[in-house]
Amino acid sequence: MVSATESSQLSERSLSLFKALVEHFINDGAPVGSRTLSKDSKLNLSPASIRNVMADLEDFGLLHSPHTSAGRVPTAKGYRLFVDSLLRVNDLKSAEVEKIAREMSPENDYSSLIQRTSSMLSNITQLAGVVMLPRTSQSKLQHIEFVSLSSNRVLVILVVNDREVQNSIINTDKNYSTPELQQISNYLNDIFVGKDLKVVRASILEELEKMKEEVNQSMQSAIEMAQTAFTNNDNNSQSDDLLFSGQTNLMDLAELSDVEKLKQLFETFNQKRDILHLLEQAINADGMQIFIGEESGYDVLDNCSVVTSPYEVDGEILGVLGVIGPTRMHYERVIPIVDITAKMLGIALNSKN
Amino acid sequence: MVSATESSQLSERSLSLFKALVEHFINDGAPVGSRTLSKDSKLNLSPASIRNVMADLEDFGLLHSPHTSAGRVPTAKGYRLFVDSLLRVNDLKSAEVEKIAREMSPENDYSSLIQRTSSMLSNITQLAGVVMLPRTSQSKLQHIEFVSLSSNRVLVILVVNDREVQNSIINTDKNYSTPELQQISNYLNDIFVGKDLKVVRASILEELEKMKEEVNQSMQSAIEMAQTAFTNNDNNSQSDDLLFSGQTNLMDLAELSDVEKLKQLFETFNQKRDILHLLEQAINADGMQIFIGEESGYDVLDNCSVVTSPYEVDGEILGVLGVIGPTRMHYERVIPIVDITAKMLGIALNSKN
DNA sequence: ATTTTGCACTCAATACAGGACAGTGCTAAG
DNA sequence: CTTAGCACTGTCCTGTATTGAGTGCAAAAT
Repeated sequence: MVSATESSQLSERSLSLFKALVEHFINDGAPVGSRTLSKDSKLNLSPASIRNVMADLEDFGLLHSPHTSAGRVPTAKGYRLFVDSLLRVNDLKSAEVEKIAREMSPENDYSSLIQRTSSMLSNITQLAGVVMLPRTSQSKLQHIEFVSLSSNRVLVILVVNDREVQNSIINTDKNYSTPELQQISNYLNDIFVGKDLKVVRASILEELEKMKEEVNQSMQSAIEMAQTAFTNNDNNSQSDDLLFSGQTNLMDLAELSDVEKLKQLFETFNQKRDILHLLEQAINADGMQIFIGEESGYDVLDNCSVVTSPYEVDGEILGVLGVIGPTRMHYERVIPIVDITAKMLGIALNSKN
Repeated sequence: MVSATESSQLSERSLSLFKALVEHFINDGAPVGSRTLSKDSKLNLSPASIRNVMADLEDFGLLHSPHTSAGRVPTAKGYRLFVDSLLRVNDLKSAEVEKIAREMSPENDYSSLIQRTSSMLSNITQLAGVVMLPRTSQSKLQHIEFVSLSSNRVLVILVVNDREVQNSIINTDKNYSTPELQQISNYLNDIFVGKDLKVVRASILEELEKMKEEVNQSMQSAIEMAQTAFTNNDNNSQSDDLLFSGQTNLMDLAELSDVEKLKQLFETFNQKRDILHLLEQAINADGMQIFIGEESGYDVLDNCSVVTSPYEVDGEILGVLGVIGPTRMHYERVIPIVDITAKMLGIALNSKN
């Protein structure tokens, strides 16, 4: 653990000075020098002593000077130490907790709850919010239904996990009537309901083999349709499982004033891929997870931090949510917000069962 | 018509000079002065004569000087004249047409076709693309279906216009069994299928009245459920009927280098409302429509132009698509692209019937 | 032994002056 | 009607000086 090493090597005084410096920088965004720090920190020290301490801290890699005469700025490692061992998290005011609770009132529409959660996160933190929808790895099929559209097109509706609905339209070789489709879906429901989608996909192939022997025409086409339906569906479910909001909040941050950087960041959001990977890391490390600056491993997030927390129902982790902002963010506020939001989302989702 | 007035008042020479100036500015983005124009325009004129003409053009409100010694820049009115009467639209190279056609191959999934269209527009123009989904004003109900979820929750599936699928989950007072729901949906399908959603909503109220007299329990709950389903659904359909892509392309345009402006623009995109209004204007004025800068009436679009075209199937207008970019855009290229894309989208949608 | 003071030094930011440059408007000549 | 000439204006760039914040180090003070 970084913090253990550092905090044992550094004196009490150095640490509290460091803490004061980080807090100062988070507030002002300007590199902070020895004089300013001497003035308003409680520890009564002259600028010179502070300079000495700061030099030590810089040797430890916790601070960094943009240039010779510019004061110091925390490094990613510095923020890490700060967040892990120095930060005292504020309790949220009950007014704020209520505000969050109000936004997260249980709602029938699954995706609009997620949507609201994300935009609430960004509103309350004035940063960018993100919610990752549950990966559909463990998904129990609850219902399958076919609806006949015009000219050989059939609408397939899959209900999964009691919440998610997936639609897709498939082309068929013949024009099925409504009763035929009814029959087919009854048949499929009988076999597959309650099973995991993966299992279903596997079984379909087996069934197809069996069918070649029996010559039950309608059952055969049922299986064939199921196959198209389930393979078709793969593409769909992967794409929009990440919900951002409040990206524009990041636009007037001084550290992202460079338009080129900003563009790259927004493109990263749009592609979703990188952020998705990051959040997947967070889903395994149960509990809150904070990625600071370069730690994330993605260049675009150089001077951004990502604060995440998984949300769960009945002890089962469904997804991850979080906030993306500058490394220089008010962690003591953001952390409890993300934390409580994750819990509330869990509750809101739970109350639907 | 502006163009009629202007072009009759202005000499042939003034016009072609003006045209040269606009083209020059569109290419370079820098205010263009008399000397540069004298060099590379075909008309052999000295800088001095050109200055005279430019002074006239400025009096007409077609040009504007950022400051005394900075050359001229077209005004919105200037662009209008240019686009309406001076511009000769390039035919697209057949390679490009093919590229578009390839992207727009008919596809089963309605919304992913729209998605692809939008991102194709932004890719090919290197600007922002937008597609407005059909307003659901004329929507014929094709099928209604209920699926029982756990604990008094029922999934309602509406199929509308042979394409759109709308899901919503409603809470019910009692726990319906699958056969009950089957019966209810059969009943509702019998009455309502083929009717317009508006009509359906109206009829529901009537039916409710009738029901008070008869005491058929299951039919009564059918109607009640239908009512919840249809009113619930209103909110849903309105929200995501606008699909942007490639917004980040706008970030490195010189005219939007101001981060504050950029932020406002992106917020306008996110809210969707203003852009929606704009596109609704475009849907009525059949054929292509171009909003230049301040003409749009929205401040954020000050130095942006929006090039739109409605797309239609069987002569019926389904929606509008377009491109958003700087007023200084290559109209001669963008216009035919938007035009042909709208036609292709119409075709792609049509081929599904 | 630690803290402070004093001092020389560095670098960024700011302000200012001068000149090059691009362009204009006007007048007078072609 | 067009062009050449000319005085004028504003921007931008460049170099220079100044200021100010901050540093590091050595010597004095506690």
